[in-house]
Amino acid sequence: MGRLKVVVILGPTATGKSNCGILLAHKLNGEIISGDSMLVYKNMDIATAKPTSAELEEVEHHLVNILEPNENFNVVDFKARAAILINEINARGKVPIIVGGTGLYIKALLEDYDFAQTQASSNLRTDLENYAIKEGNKALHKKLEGLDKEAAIRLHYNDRRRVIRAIEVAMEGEEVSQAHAKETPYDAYVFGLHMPRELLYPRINKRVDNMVESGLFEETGHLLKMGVGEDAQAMKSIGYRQVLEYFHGEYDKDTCVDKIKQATRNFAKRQFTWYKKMPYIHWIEVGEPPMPEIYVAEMIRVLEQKRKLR
RNA sequence: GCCUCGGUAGCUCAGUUGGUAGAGCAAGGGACUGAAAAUCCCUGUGUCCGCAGUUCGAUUCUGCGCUGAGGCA
Repeated sequence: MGRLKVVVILGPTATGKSNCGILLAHKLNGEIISGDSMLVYKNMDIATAKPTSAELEEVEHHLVNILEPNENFNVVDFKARAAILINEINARGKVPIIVGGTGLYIKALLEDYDFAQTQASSNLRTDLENYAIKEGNKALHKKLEGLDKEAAIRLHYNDRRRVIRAIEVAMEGEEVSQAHAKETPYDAYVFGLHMPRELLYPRINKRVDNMVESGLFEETGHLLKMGVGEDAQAMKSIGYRQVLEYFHGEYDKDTCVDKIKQATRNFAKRQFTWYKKMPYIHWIEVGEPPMPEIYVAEMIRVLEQKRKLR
């Protein structure tokens, strides 16, 4: 039995992944699985640069608009759902195309990360959070040291979030896993869209301006009116977070927009560091403006070549 | 025209009783196995505005010039 086929398009924000994905899906008779931690949320369209509803209908999209904004989503959910979808789409005789920029999600899927079984417990997490606020990060870290020495060595005491998860897992007698498959379980081909920073950063800035024009502030206000909590996971994402701070009067509108641009640039930088650890990426150089047709043509060429080699 | 106060890292500034300098922010690098657009860690050489003088030695003192802000005419 052959491995399941999957094509991946990843890359930092604002390089045009979505357009390439749709084009490639047409050429390959494919369906798109979003590999993006934020597109899963309904009504969060502008800040997440979600494809338009026309685009979403043009080609079958999965893992987009599947949750309410105040629901939670995580890597394990993603990995499980994506695995099922890959199966189903292959069974339909179509090609699953994963399109997204969330490094952890895609790496976890492709390299088959073996996550610990321990479920997230929000009660325990808030307890530990409060403990850290009261006693300090070092005290919390000490707690972990008593439970799982190795994890404590690996984690910096200020990385509260990871320390808490490690404690959570250790209390169930487990360890935070670092296991993954030596070889990807899929017949996968991974394309990366790369753009030099001199081009990417101005492009990001411009895109944020467009978001503001399209109603980023209004969208944020609307979400609040809908009853989405300010502490919702999704409200912590770039764009909403800064607009919320602006609503609170922490700075003026121009500063807010600058902060969104800056956060997005920093984000793109962090995305690159994920990709550096994925040596199997086939990089495609993107120019300004991006020309998806050309990139997709190259993808097709590469994929055909690969098929001949087999 | 005169007076005063400035001109130091991409920005805002500190500092050196004369021995070539350091914070915050920005920026860069990195980590990441159930929040990941999250979370966390590491990284500070720059004609100390220019020229000349004094000095063993000047970014620091003196003079001149350039330049910014304010004040007086």
